[in-house]
Amino acid sequence: MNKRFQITLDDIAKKLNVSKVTVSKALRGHPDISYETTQKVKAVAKELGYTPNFMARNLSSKSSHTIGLVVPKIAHYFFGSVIESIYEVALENNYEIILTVSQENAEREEKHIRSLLSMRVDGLIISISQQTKKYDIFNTIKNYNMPLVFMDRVVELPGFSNVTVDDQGGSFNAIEHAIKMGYTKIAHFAGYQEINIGKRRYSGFKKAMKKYNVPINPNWVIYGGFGEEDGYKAFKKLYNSNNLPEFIFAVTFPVALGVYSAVSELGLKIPDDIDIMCFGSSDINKFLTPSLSCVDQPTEELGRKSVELILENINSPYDFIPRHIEIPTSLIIRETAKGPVKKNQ
Amino acid sequence: MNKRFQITLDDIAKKLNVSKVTVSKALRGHPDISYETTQKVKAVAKELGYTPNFMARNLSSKSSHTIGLVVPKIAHYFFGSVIESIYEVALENNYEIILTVSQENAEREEKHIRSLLSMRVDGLIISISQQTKKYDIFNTIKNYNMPLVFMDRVVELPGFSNVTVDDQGGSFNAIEHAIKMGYTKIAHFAGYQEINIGKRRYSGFKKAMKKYNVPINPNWVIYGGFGEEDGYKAFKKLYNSNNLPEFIFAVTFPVALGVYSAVSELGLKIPDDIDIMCFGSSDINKFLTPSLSCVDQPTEELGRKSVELILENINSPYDFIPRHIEIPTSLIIRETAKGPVKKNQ
DNA sequence: ACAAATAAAGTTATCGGTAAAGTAAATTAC
DNA sequence: GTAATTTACTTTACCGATAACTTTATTTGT
Repeated sequence: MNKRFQITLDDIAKKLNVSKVTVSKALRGHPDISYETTQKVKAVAKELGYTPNFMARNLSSKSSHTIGLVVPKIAHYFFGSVIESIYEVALENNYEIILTVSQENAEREEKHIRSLLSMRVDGLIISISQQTKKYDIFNTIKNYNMPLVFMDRVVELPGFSNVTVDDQGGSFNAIEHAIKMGYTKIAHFAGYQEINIGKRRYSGFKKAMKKYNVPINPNWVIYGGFGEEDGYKAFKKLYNSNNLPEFIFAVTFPVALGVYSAVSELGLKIPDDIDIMCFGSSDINKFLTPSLSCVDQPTEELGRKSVELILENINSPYDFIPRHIEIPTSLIIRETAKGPVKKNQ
Repeated sequence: MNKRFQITLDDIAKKLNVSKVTVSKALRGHPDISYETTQKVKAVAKELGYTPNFMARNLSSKSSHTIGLVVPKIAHYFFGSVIESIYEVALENNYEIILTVSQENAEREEKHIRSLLSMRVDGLIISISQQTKKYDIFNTIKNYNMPLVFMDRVVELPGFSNVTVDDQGGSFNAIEHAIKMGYTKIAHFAGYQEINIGKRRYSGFKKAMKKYNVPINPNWVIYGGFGEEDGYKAFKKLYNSNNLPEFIFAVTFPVALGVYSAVSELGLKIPDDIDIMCFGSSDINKFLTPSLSCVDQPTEELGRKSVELILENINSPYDFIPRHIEIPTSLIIRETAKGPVKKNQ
């Protein structure tokens, strides 16, 4: 059903009475071909509206100049912005991105990875789903000697490159800040501990609590996912326990949003009744009331470093040693996390 | 540099002492091949971890089972959600999406389209950039007989399929609502009139104003882009003119956000000092204070219809007649646009 | 019992490019 | 002045699959 009109090297070749290899070389600016012939070929190519066949080119040249990207979500504050940055940097380097979306589903993730392998991308950038627990596919990738960089949500096994933000340090700083502001009843909505970001942010939390001798109340540490609904549910749970903390540290921005939802639904007020801070942000933050203090994740930088690292790996496929890049975070204090509110002031 | 370990049909064939065509057929479940052979082939393929070469397959089968997508932005309320829906529906139909981002830049848009053509995608879904004014490339696509569907931001020339929301009707309803609520001093932040969404939303605005005999003040119709900064600038301009309307109808959700920014910066209050409503929404809306009334755009539906239409076109390449699908909108009234506030009440 | 049909493969050609090797004429080398 | 190089191409082979055609053995039809 698909025999569409297609202009090939041969069409150009016939028109000029040269061989198709001459045309191929001319179009690529190969020194074998004389200036005049090159000009003629290019003119005819333009005239006929020639577009090279990506499949054919990559099949024969064995490299697709393409990077496969697997992320859990697109319509998402954090990922949307990282993806945009990855596209930007790829374009700068004349690479194409093939983006796939796992929708936080491990099976779908594996399907997409196989699909990308079959496309023979030059490398893969992967941010794993919430539910990914089996790592076989990643070992397969390694056996293929296919360059792979994990981004943000990584598989913590030796032998893989990854680019993350300083999850532990960022968390630590946030909690340290909260403590210094005078909070002692501190909760943590911690996400999934199977995923590095959950684990490491929690560990930063613990470290700070320990350092400042603030006891951790296990009822105030609530596990779950990284999404809005998870924050919503967690706060409801906390509220129903009739023992509210003063301060919540949310593992992600969406989780904090869920808290905002629940809090307003329950007729409470931030920061008067409950204060909050989170890891990560979004440009919608400035529209929140009150605006949310957070650990800033440089998404642009995450995207850039991921692409740079994968390109490095692609360009030295045999002697590349897996590397770990950790991007520092910074605290941004806005209208929350400014210290306990003195009521009836 | 790239001779990576690759398992091909031949590897499987040699191991079983059959021809590679037998293997190819077996893997595709072709009736030519006996049940036992098929099982054996599949077992060996699995054992060796065979992944078909997408390039080779598509080069020889002449169809890539791939749809090219060109959008202006990713990290964007509206597009993020439409893209997600497109990925979803494509997956249901066993198609791959190749997503490219123009960043509202017409040149980049054309570059991406050429790139997708060279990949020989089976069809294209395009949402044009704010700046796209030359339509040559689209005619080229038409000449190639390449299926093309414009989505939301369309090229208004005959002969192209597109999927839009009912921009004019939605606008009309919004303004009608505002008028019925008692507003008479109504402004419109109208976006670019070169792009259909700007033009048609403006025309719905005009139609409603005319029908209800509300005069249009030309100083209150402000043109510009579709982004946050455009709304911000427009409101600043309005404010500086010392003649504020009561009500603003913003052409997009980001434009309305820009107004929120400017309003709060100027120490004013919505809806007391200025009321507002917009075309389009986002799930962050519920976090705005006050939450913003809007013309709802069913993004999921937009994505779904776009994919369905392009698949229809792909499946009947010669007798497909370009079609226009218009998706109805609905008003969602939240905390704005509830009528003029009586001050000192 | 023998031609026709069917089952289960195998062969060859092709998709549209690129890489590698080959060739004829012109130029340079010494 | 002849061998060695260079220039500007052409020819052949190949990338890894699928399509179309061919072959061989077996089954079916009458």
